[in-house]
Amino acid sequence: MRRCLQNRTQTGEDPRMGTVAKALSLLDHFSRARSEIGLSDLARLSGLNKATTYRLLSELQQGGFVEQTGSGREYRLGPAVLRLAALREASVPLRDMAAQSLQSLSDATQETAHLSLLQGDRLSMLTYAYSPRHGTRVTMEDAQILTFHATSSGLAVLAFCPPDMIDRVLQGPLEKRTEDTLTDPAAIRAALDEVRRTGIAESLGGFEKDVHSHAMPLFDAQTRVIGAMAVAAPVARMTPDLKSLIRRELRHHATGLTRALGGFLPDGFAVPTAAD
Amino acid sequence: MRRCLQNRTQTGEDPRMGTVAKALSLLDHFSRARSEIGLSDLARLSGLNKATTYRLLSELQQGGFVEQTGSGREYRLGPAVLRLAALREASVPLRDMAAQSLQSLSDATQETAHLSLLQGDRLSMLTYAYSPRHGTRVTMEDAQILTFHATSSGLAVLAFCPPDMIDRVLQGPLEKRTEDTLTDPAAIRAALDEVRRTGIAESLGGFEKDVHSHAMPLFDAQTRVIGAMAVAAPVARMTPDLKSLIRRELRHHATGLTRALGGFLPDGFAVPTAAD
DNA sequence: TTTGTCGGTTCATTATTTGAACCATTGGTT
DNA sequence: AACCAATGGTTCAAATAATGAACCGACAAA
Repeated sequence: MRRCLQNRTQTGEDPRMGTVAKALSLLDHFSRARSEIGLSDLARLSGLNKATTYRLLSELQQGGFVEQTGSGREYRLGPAVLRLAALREASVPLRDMAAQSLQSLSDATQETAHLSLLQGDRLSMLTYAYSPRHGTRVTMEDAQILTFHATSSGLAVLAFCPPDMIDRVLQGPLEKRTEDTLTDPAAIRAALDEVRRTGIAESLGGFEKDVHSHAMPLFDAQTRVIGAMAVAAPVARMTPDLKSLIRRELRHHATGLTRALGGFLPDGFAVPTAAD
Repeated sequence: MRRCLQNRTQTGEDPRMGTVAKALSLLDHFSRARSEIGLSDLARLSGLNKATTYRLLSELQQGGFVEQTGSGREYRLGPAVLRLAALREASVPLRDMAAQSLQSLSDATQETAHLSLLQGDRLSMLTYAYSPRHGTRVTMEDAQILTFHATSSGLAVLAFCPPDMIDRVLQGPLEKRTEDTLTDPAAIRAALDEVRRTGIAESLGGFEKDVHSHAMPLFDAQTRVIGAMAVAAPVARMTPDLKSLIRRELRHHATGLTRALGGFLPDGFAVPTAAD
């Protein structure tokens, strides 16, 4: 009786990862929705053997990266990440700078501003700022994962990613969040071209039905894209004047933040046009 | 010419650590003082082979836990820790709670309040709150590592640690920070007994010459110690009244925070006495 | 030019990770 | 109560992945 290929790479985990990468990948399964995960669940989610998962978790636990929940069974993120984040903040005060910049952008546009960061092949919300002006506003959840194809931030970032990553993203499943979500790879590539031309990405109802958002990419010292800054407004409030204001302010603040972080815009990055 | 024992465990790294623990331990060498470290330096600091260090760093980099600095050479903590910290905050909003609690403690005592967290065998500052009342105040640096023997927080925590950890700490080198620092193991054990009796640790000039501080341990749901809350005041300002106030307020806020975090005081934990 | 460093790479040796099977418990169902 | 299917945790031979000395090429100082 042949026991052909039993459980090879169930959840798409690349078998060519080192032990450390596997351990770190375990941490990726924690999210706002699932902040506490049991051993067996985590083994299933990660596609790793239960014993392996246990050993890795034990090492992570020893380092304070995870801890066991009060009732003693499930695992959750540990306090060590707080310490590291504090140090990261101290050496690269991105969050502080971002917070200032976002607040100012939000004040100028009277709309919700937010900032997302590229980490590997993931784009995640770092922080946001609301404007107190309007009763209605677009609300955000931080540490949320943003899709590349359905959000303006995603498109802004993807447009400046290496071609092989674009291919990878467009090959993956492209969830249709709303009826206006772009899911055709060709259409998305066209949108990316547009982003490269103008420097700003736009999404009208692609992520949430009633949200019209604009985003601009942020770059590091090697002119690699590191994330995006965005402004999200209710569709009902959008006017040509507001749109023009948002684009102008976004451009100003995003380029400013890129510079403040020691980064540089790529050569030939879209300069402001009369259209804005 | 014998090349006897060249580099065996230079910095006291236990050779019985898994690969993951080694990788995570690399992250421990980043501090406020050294936020960027080169490959060779890091290899030296950690006592690991350069090739090994490189491989581990590469995996950490892939996961976004470290990144290379703008000029392309040195390594520093990466953005992934921010995301994890945000999630940790969301699931266990310790920092927020701590911040509130500290602010309130600081307001009540008019002195600097701070909170430290036990991570493995390390005690590190999480956050602090100043009182605006006085011109002079004890200043803190966050993410700072606190020694067990020279600080009130350290003694408060150590008093409730397992015996083998106490032994380990007391065997290690005990730096004499000031002329009042306790460095005799027997004297320290006596101090720990006192802490267990009263529930509060005291340090008069043991860490900084002119600082008088009080600390109380914090516990988790299994009644294991997880850190300490402390109040630090200039020696010049200390009076019997202030001391009494600090002890009362500290007791109140520290037990409150322990409860708020879902933790419990150990059975028989020192109850307030008339002396306070 | 020489010398010493740096970040990064190689590859045979070896020690570590791995995973199926196995506990002891727990909680739900009959 | 008896049963069942989960759970978290443990074992050990087999196989894989980590290791480290030597080696690059590049750069800087002497």
